[in-house]
Amino acid sequence: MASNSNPDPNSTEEAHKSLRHSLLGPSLLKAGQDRVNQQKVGEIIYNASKGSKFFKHEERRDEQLTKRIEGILKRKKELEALDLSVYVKKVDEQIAALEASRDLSQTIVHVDCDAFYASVEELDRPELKEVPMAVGGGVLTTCNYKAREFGVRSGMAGYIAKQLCPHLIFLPLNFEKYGQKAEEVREVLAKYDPRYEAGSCDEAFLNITKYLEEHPEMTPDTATEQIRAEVFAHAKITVSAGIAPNARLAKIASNQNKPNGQFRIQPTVDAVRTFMSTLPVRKVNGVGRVFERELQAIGINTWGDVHPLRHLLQPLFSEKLASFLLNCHLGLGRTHVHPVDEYERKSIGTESTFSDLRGPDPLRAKLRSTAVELEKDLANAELKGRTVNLKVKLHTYEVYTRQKALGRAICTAEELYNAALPLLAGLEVEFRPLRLRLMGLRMTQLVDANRGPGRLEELFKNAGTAGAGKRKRERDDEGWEVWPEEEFTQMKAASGEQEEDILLLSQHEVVDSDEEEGEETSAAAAAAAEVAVNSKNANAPEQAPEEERWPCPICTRMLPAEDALFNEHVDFCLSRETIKEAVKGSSGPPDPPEKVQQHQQQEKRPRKIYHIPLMP
DNA sequence: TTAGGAAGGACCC
DNA sequence: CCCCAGGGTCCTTCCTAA
Repeated sequence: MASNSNPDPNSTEEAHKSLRHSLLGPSLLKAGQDRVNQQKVGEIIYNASKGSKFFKHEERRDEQLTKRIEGILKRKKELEALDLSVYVKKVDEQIAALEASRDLSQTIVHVDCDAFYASVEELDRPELKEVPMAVGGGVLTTCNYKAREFGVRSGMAGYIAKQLCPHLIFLPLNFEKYGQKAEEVREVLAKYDPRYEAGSCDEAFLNITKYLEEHPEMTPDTATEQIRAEVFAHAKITVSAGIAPNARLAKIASNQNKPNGQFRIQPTVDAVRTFMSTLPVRKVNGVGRVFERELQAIGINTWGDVHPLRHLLQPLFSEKLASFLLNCHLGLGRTHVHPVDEYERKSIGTESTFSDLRGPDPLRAKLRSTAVELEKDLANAELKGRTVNLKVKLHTYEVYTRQKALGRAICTAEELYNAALPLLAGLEVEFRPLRLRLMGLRMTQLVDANRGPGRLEELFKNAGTAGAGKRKRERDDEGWEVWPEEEFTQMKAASGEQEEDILLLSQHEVVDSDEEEGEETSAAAAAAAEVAVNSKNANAPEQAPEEERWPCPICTRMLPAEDALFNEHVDFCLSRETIKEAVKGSSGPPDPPEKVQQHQQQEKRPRKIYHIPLMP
């Protein structure tokens, strides 16, 4: 929208530019790899992906984003016409407070393995070091530096990589191997900080403050060099590291000198803020493709650019986001690290991609196999879940999820399948011929499999208390001092640092894109009902002898006082809840009359415009 | 009003 | 074999039951 404001002569050109940029991926900024003829690479990638369904989908998303950005710009314009001095003042106070909370006393190190998977493979087959090589199939998980010279990068489609680098060698993933190697690396890290925080197997945070105290002869730099050297000696793996007064900065720093190097950000306000002032926004962890574009649109390219616009952050984005931006601008971040197993897992699931799948039977077969997979994972983790989540990706790459709270924790493939089937059935009706390229199942509301509420009484007892499942992983295998959870949170509270760390962005204020096509979701519930009935003998309890009886908490019907049967019925009722509107009476089998319109009537009502809260 | 369910996304590795 | 994964976390918005 710069020069010519014509309808759409060159607009496609414009659009493709940003798209091309996004296709090029984060590598050009995130990773330190430059010096590649990015023009050429971009061209190749663009041409290679052009016309594919994936590309089409990306285009649609890109258009949406563009629209959203227009909205943001409009609001910005409106805001600038107002007198926002109060805001400036308020934000400045906020900044002062943040600044006052700054803690530069800790020395945090972020250790990051270089092209981890590829490096591990090279250990087994040294000859691979000399040639471009990548790990992964359809999508590259990672690739060695030789391959990167061709513009190949992790996260790239395999066939595109092949075009960039015809001789590229592909290796299959071998997680066993990587896991072992990661363990070797960690053995070294633990010596410097027993409470190191392992990220995803190829990276970790260490707080070496204590270590430095105990080794006065060492500096942060020499200590880190020693860590890296020792890792290399022990695991034959080269790592990069970042040293900084907080985790966020350390993470950024470790990327600064990527292949086998390290970088330190001095623990002074000056050094930190100077560093941030020229740092591209995308370099920070929570800023991805989308947010980067939004920020750039309003004139924020580096973190230094935030300051002049600081008063617009709040009204333009959400509160959380505004706070996040300020924190980054100031170069603040968390100053503690702790073992990941003091962490509660929130969900567990599995998904898989396949070629165009359609038809009731194939889809059900896939659902079944997915359920079987998930059952294994659940068993492995000794977990049950109380909410099923079905995820589906159409052949057009559009993703939809349907979830259902069950009110009871389940874990067997059979249960999973039965719980998810109605969801699938609903989708089948929503999208006439349902054509999928991906299906996934995920459980949330996890509880410990060993003492999950299997009985109804507990169910209702727990219903109120959120997050009833309080199982903690007690892997004492490490043997390190295990801090009680409370103590930990107390400390956190006491230290007064706000934990807005891994803040993730999302569509802050969708300004509304009116491109929905009202689908006829009509028969969905009907089908779901049908399935629910057919799926099992869930409607049996009716004809039971009349001895002791319990009332169903859902439909109030009296039921035989027999655990299995009773639970089964309640399950049925719970699942029926969603479609209860389809059922006229509360008695009798659900014969689907006319269906719920719930989804239809929620139209597009006028969205509330931003509002500026009145300042006192 | 509020809490929690549901759906959609952004982002990370 | 698919010619752009899979495992997770967290944030937002909408909606409804209590």
